[in-house]
This record gives sequence, structure tokens and C-alpha cells, in this order.
Amino acid sequence: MSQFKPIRPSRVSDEVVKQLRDGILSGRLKAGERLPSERDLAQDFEVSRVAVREALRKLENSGFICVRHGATGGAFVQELTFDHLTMSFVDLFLAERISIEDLYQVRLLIEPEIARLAAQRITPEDAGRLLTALEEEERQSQSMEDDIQRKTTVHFILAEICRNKFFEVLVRALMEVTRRVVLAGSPDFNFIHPAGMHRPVVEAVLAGDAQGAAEAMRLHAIEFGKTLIQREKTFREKQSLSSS
Amino acid sequence: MSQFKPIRPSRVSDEVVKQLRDGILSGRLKAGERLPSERDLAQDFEVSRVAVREALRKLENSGFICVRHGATGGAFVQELTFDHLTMSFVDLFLAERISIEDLYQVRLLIEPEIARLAAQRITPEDAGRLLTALEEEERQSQSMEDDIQRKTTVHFILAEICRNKFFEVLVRALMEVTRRVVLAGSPDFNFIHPAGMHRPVVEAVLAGDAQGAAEAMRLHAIEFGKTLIQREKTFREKQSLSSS
DNA sequence: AACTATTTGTTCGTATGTATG
DNA sequence: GCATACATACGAACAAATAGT
Repeated sequence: MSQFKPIRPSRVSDEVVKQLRDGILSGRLKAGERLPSERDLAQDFEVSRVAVREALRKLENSGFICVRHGATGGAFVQELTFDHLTMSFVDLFLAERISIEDLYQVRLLIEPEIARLAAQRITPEDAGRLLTALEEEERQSQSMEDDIQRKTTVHFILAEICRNKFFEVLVRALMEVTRRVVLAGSPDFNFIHPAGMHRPVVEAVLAGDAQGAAEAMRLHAIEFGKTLIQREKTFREKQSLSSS
Repeated sequence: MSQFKPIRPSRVSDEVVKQLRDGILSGRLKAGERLPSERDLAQDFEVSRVAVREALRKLENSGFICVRHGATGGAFVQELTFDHLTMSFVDLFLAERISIEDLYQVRLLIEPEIARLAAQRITPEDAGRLLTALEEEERQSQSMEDDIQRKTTVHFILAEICRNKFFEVLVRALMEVTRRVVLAGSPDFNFIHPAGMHRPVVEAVLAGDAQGAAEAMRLHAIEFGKTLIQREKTFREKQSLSSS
């Protein structure tokens, strides 16, 4: 094997991306801080403003910065959130690189584990939030959009309670795809996903019953998974319809 | 709650991104196809070339297109891969939004399940590939880089065998972070992760013993996880050192 | 309310580098 | 070598948004 690496003409904007990215990841540039103006950056890097702008677009796309318009505007370093990762997952699903069956299988594995961990790690403050969310979701809803929103909240909170950011990311991704698939179907969501469905899970978690929580969540996931897989066909049809 | 959404002045480049993205995701623009040249796109959208370029940078950043230089160059639609998602995970890890303990916990959950599924779904062709990879990894290695590469291969193949793209993505992300953490440590990797470690897992999978495969993988994950968590400290130190 | 300064957003023109035929 | 087609890059200018005076 050769010790040399292939030389590919690097782009100026990519070098700018690299330096700014490193600055942010290393902590030299902290969240909330403002980067120099585009003109100043162009001067510092000794490149054109266009190159700087292309770099900013990339960093923006990755969630490292956000750019505001106007006098006090500019590029601001952002705390890296899970949103962009979630959208990447959604993209893979939309591009049909990941099937609903795959998602369901993963969900069936991780959601009971999350419930188990939540039961073990729940604090009094968590209990309050969880209960509020449950009561909120059991009220009458205005629209299907609202309805789904509330019913995913319990899942989010459980993921937060188990204090594992990786699980949190996964639940976000799973829920966002689920949300889109469900929304494509007819507005009888409340019939498919009755209000009381999360109650056994939440009660077991509140009681600290890890085994019970996991089992209750497993049953819920199995039950709901069936309708989800059915709905996916409707979703794909609508998708291909809108593209023609 | 208001029914109105906040109005934010949209950027021209973002509108270009949106239209091209929709075209790709809907399948109107297929993988391998070439987009019109920057000048033509600028004419079609009735915007400047700079706006088009900024849009292309974003799409490039998301993995939807790749741009080649020269006479036959241009923007080519790409089959959406898992690479960008993997790198987003790595970013979250580097930004310390996800800890090594979180990763380890997820790994401990999914890897045995992958082994179990692989044992159930393995085909003769898979068996050949898996065995080759195992024999390859048990040879003497040139460098730690090579060593890690070969030892992750078995994990990749198992994820492929279980025919779940979501698991495949997760394994890629886990392995890439693991790779970086391990590389930061001293080059005694072969001592920490002896050559024979994957053999029990592979043999159980080849025998179609789902339960045995899961258990063997679980033991491997536990064993390896310990050293991984130890190494993470070294990694973070090196990271903060290089940033000063 | 009007003006000004600052900053991003957008466009144009032009020059250069790179790959193909 | 030369022509062609393309991305890459730069500079200058003006438009639009935002905040302070």
C-alpha cells in the first residue's frame, strides 16, 4: 500500500468550513457567540465573501450556526441539537432507504428498554412532568395534528427520564417518521390510538416497576405497530401522488 | 395557541434547495442523473449563480448530490447513503452531547439483537462473507488502523445479514465513534481486543443458534465496553489538548 | 417618525483552473 | 496544441433587514 494519499483540489469554502467547525467543536467558539461579519471573515481567511458564504451555508445546514439578518445580525454559534440528525433520518425514510418495518423493529427493541430504565431512574420532578403529559393527552383534542403531538410527548419524556441522549435521539427520529406516516392517513387516529393506551406504561414507571413498564410498553408498541405498517402504504401512495 | 406561523424572510438559495430536494426525494431526479449546469439552473430559477451555488453546497452537505469539476462535471444526484448520518452522530459525540456511556448502553442493547436476527436470517452467501471477514481479522495486522478496520467489519456484516437498514445505520455510527476513541489510545489494541473475540459470536450465527449468538455478543460487548469507557478519557484529553 | 450605520442577501461581470475531445 | 464546457473564485455594487439615534 502506498504511503501517499490522492491529491484532490480542495475547495476554499471547505477549508473555511473546516477551520470554523474545529473552532466550534473544540470549544474555542462557544454557543451564543457571534462570528465576525462575512467581510471580516473574508479578510481574515484572505478569501472572497462568496467563499465565506458558501461555508456558512454548510455550517448552517449542519446545525453549527444560525445566521440572522440586519444590523445586529451575523452568524451565531449554536448549541448542537438533535434536530438535524432527526431530519437526516426522515430523509432516509422518505428516500425509501429505511422501511417502516425496520423502524418498527427498532422501536420494539428500544422502547421497552427505555420504559425499564425510566422506571429505575425516575425522580419526583420527572413524575410530575410525566403525569401532566399523560393527563394532557387524555383530554379531547382539537385536531389530529395536536393529538399526535400530545401522544408523542409521553414518549419524549420517558426518553428524557432514562437519561440517555442516544435513546432520546432515536425516539425523536422514530416519532417524527411516525408522525408523518400517521398524518397521511384518515383522521380517525383517536380510534386507532385510544387515549388510555399509555396509562399502563406510565403507572408502572411511576411505581418504579421496571419489568412491568417494559412489558406494558412492549404490548403498546406491538399494538400500535400494526396500524403504523398499514398506514405506511397510504403514506407512500400520497407521496408518489404529490410528486407527479 | 395561534393558528398563524411566524413569517421569516426566506432566502432564495433555500427555495432552490427545497425544489431540488423535492425533485430528488420524489424520484423525478434519479440517482446518477446530472443536474443542469449552474448557469442553466440560474436561468431556470431566475436567480443568480451565487444563489444556485449556495444551494448546491447545502445539498452536497446533506449528501443528495456530489459536484464534479471539469468539462463533464456538474452536480450529480447521489444515492442517499448513511455516511452523513454517521458523521452527524460523530459530531454530537465530539460536541459532548452524547457520552460514551450512552453509546455503550445502546450498543449493549442492539448488538445482541443484531446477532440474534443474523442467526435467524443468514443465507449461505452471507455465511461465506462472514467467515472470510473473521479469518481476515484473525491474521496479523500491519497497523492499529488496519486492525480496527478489520474488527469492525464483522459487526458491519452482521448488521447487513439481519436485513434491517436502521440497525445498519446505528452500527455504523457506533463503530465510527468507537474507532475514533480507540485510535486515541495506545497501540496495544490487539491486547485489549484479542483476535479470537468474535469467533464465538460468528460460530453461533453460522450454526443458526439465535440465543447463543445473542449471548455471545452480549459478553463481547460487556467485555469490550469496559476498555472503551476507559479509553474515552484519553480521547477527551487529546481532544482538548489539540484545541489549545 | 426619520435618519444612519451595520450586516446579510442578491446580482453581475470577469478571470482562472480543470477535464474532455 | 487547441477549443469547449464546466466549476471555482474574486470584486464591486446595490437591495433589504435590523437596531440605535
